[in-house]
Amino acid sequence: MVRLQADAPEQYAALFAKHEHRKGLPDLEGSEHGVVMRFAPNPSGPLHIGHARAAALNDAYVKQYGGRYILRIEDTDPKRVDPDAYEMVKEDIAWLGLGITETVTQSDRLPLYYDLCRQLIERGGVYVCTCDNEHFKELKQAKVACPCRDQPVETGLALWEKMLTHGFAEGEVTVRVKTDLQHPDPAMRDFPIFRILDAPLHPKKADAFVYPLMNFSVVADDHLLGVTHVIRGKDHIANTRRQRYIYDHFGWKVPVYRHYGRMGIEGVVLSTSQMRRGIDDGVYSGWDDIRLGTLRALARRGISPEAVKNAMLAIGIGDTDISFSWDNLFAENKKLVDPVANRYFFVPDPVTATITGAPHHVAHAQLHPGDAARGVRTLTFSGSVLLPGAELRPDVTMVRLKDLFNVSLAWDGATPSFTYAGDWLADARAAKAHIIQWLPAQESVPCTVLTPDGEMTGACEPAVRSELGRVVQFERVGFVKIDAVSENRIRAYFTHT
RNA sequence: GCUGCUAUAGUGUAGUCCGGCCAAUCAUGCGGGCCUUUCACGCCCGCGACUGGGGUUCGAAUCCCCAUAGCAGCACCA
Repeated sequence: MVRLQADAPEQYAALFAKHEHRKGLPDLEGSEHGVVMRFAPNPSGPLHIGHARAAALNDAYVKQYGGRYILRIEDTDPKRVDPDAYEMVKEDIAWLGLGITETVTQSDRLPLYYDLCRQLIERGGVYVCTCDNEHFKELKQAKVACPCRDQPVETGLALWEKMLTHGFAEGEVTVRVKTDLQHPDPAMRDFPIFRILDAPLHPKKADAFVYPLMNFSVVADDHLLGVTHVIRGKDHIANTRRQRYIYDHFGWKVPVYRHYGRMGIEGVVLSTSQMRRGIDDGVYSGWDDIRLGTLRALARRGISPEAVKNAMLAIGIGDTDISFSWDNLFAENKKLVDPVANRYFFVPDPVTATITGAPHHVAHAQLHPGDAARGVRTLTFSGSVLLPGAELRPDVTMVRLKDLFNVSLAWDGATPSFTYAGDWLADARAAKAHIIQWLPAQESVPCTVLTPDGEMTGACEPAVRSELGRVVQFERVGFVKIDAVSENRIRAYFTHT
């Protein structure tokens, strides 16, 4: 091996390159001339952490290879459309910072789908099936063609025309793709691509009643929009197989597909219907309630969009089922937030302490320990302070108030008395005293820190009021997002430690 | 049940295609230490995995077979 290194350094290097940790996403075949990819949510509610994976992965590949990134709103099922969701999805995508280059909405494109369906009838690739649904299922299970399958093209076109002019009621007719009735997977056999829906009315297209099914509109749009690569969950593997039949009937080029595995997410509610019910019942405060897994809830908790994207990219496109790790997300977020978050004192469960023998003193505490240029907060000591109750236990005889001075504790039973014990940090170190946060008794604002499973009450520096909407670090507590500020109260959400 | 996919430390991930560098990568987590006027950040050390069983081979995380487990789909949803 040593000789190889000497005789053929390139070969030697190549051998070892293989074992370096590969960074970034795996290459996509056929990406030499750029890519066209899409993110295709269903507008049934706001985006959640599960959507973020597809959104971030596609986004990253478009950035890597160059090309177009299409946002396609898939609203072809009026039952699953929430009119408010169009706007929410738009907001969520803006928050995530995706490089979307164009947006299309499928309900605007129904005529396109109708036209392509007619072409497919003419090609003999599909047929208009008027069989009873249950009956068709039986035939399908038995691998037997239904009578409609052999209809002449003219009949198919006539029935299609009758569909479009509302000559059928809901449930009476469906357009089916000719696949392979002998296919071992019944899910592949002559699946439907159009149906009639009389109710509910589509919130954006009240006059529509012939709707394409997802397997058709997706193929039509992927082709029409020039989509080259599709990255989506493995729940679509069967759909990919089905969609191939449509591509074949048209003679179209099939995009490159990658299907990533299922991502289990614990600790938050993700089901749109469950979230909506909870909001309606008043269990949740809204779509951004921090117990939910929506992107807006993460934003409210102080998670940055970059952290979300980074966490998703680290997970990648593997087809293994995985469980999403909040720890990893928090770690990504901490990397981003630690350098920029200002530091403040928050005293949980405050106890008022009057310190005898202490001179008046003005403390200057750095806004950020790594960046002196940011300046300091000024805290004036004039006799009484608020201290964290948890630090005052009968075995504690000395504490150091951070950036101030040392205090010794004398215990009369369970009641402590506090005495000034000098300014020297070295004394506190020698006594192994905790260096704790404190607040001037006269200069503090009541503050509540909400966590997904409870709340901490206490007080914080008045200056925190100026940090509304930002993430700060409450020293010795953790990072929090300042959510609401009023004259006499501050509310914050706990982000992570 | 049928059809398919997958299986590396607590979690995520690299390596698997084209067997030897793998006594297995990186991150996170956890434990310990250093640094530090935060239980943060940074630095150092440590813990911890190739699902099981056969086979092929001089040699298997990597190839083959079987088993097991998990997941997906089997809608006039997306």
